[in-house]
Amino acid sequence: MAASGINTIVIFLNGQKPGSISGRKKFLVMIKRVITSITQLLQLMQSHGATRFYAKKLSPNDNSKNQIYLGGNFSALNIIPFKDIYIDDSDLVGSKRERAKADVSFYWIRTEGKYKAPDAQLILYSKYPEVRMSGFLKGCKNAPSDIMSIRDEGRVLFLGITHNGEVLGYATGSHHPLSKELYTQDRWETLGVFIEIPPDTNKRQDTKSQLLFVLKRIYEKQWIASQKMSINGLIEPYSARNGGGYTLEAELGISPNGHSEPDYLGWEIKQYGVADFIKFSSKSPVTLMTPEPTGGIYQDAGIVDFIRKFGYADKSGKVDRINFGGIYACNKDYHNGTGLRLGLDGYDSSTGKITDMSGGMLLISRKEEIAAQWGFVDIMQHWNRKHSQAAYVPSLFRTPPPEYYYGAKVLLCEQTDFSLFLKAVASGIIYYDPGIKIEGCLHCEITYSQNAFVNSIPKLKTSSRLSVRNILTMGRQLNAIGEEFALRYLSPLDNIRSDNLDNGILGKTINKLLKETDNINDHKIVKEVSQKAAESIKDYYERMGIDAHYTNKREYLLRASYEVLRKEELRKHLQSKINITDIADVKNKEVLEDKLERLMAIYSRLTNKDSVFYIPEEINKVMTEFNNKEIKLKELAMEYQKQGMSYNKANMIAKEVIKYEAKKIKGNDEYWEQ
DNA sequence: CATAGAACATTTAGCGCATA
DNA sequence: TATGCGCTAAATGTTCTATG
Repeated sequence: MAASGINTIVIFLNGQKPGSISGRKKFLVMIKRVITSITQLLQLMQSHGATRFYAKKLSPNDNSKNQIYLGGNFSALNIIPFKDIYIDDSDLVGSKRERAKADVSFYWIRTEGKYKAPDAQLILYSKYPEVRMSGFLKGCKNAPSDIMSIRDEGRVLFLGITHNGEVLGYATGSHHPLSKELYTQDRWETLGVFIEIPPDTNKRQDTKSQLLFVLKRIYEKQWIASQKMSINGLIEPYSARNGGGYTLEAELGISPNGHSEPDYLGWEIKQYGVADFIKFSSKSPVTLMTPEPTGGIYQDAGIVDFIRKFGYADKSGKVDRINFGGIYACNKDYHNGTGLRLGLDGYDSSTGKITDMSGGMLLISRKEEIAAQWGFVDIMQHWNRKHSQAAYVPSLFRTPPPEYYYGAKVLLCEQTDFSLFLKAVASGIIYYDPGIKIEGCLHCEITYSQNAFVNSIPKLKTSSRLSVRNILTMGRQLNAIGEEFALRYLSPLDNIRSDNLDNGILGKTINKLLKETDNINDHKIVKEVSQKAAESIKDYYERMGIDAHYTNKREYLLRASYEVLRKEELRKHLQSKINITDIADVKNKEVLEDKLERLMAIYSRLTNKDSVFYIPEEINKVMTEFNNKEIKLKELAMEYQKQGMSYNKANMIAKEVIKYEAKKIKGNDEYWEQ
């Protein structure tokens, strides 16, 4: 790679003696250590103590001249460790106001070491607000000036954060393999302007965690409009009621191409509709697979004759229509309409073993005719192919518009064994559920369904895994990822700006977190509470004579007070619910208790000083002060604007006025002190 | 009650002036 | 020349609200 070549040369120029043997040896070592993948970079950063990793796709404007944009709020402070925030009011030419800054221990890393950028700092523009990083090249000998001072698109800045608060930087140009790798991936979460790179990115082969990661993201999206990915990869809205599978597939980037089943990293993905995310009980049977019979009348005489022989006239009275439906389980008697039952041939249900591989599942008539047969061999193939790795995702549906919400509790099936499948068939857990009709033209669909599967999911929480496994009688591993998800919600992404006036940071975050974990029923609560809050805020405006048109200020106040109020209310509500002792509410209670616990956990995490989400009080204070000042300024400027001044002029004059008033106050103080 | 478009929010681009 | 600061404008994205 060209970039690696350049890298090597640079190493050479930096103090190596090309002629010497040791130099050459080192040179060879260096070649080996040139970084060509993100994994390698993470390893390098880890060797310097980094534990968290981020990347920012650099916009042209993210350069040393214009500084690197770190987001339109102060949440970047959650990501980049910094020293104290201080106010730089040195009257540099060009500096028009006081500005908050925070020093950062920033190092550029290379394969051969790390180099401190002594002047790196964060600038906290409270007015807009935004955070930018600057000074990262100044005074640093080995800084990647060639990358950080240009405006190329496609550049990437990788950051590694160490335990002791150092920031390690690594910049790559647009043609660098790392940049390309970052631009082509889409599995990582974004955190503000950053992409969060998980430390174990090198464990590529772990498709399970990858799958869970993606499913989590889909879950976090909450309601997703019904969609379907067309064969050419375009996502289109989809309005029919069976969009649950398509929507999930589209989210996973799978387009339904003919017969192939939805497959993500080797995992068979199935979704099933549920009525709520409490019980997770399926609305309808879950289709396991739809294999064609390999023998019997169905195969020999053909499907038309098969249905003519065993089917029944349409019950709703449609003429010229013969149906073949019903439920056929091994523990069920002959079906009334069709006179068939499901049986197993060549299988000993007492030992659970196949006695004859040429046997199979049969649909048998009272006259002992074999209406249809599925040979063990074929079915086994089918089963193992489809269910060696499968994930079942619950979904909620609502309309209009048609939308799906995929649940957090996903059932993962691994290492299935065909004998377990047969066991389930023998016991009637898995049954044959056809829906075939003849209506002039043919339409054929065969569905295997399994009810126990759905029923057993709610037990996950209360009973042990073993019992679930026993019920399922399949080699399945259940992962209670719901809980895991709940704990992993935390994201410092929130718009801290609007909440700075109070401890709204916590409120907002909790709001978001709760929303994400809420059950449907709780939307009502949220709505109720927010309405109440909105009313009282409106009240407050009127009392205070606040101009409702001044939306910025309104927003500040609204959000701050709203969050405080809502938080309180929600808590009260939860608390009261928990006291309900009705038998019917026991389950409810459990859910609510769980939620309250979660709420507390989130709280403690956010107020925990060791947490990356913690923002110290002093900083909040400084920033609040700033914001207050800015609000004042904006107000004043607004006044001038109302009087007909231009935006720029009004702002300038307001600035001067405030400066002047500050001086006046200071003067007064001095006067009184004397 | 869907809808357009207004209002608001977020992100990126870039100017003008500065220093060393 | 390379770098940095402060700010604003433009571009883009999202949410709210008036309207028929």
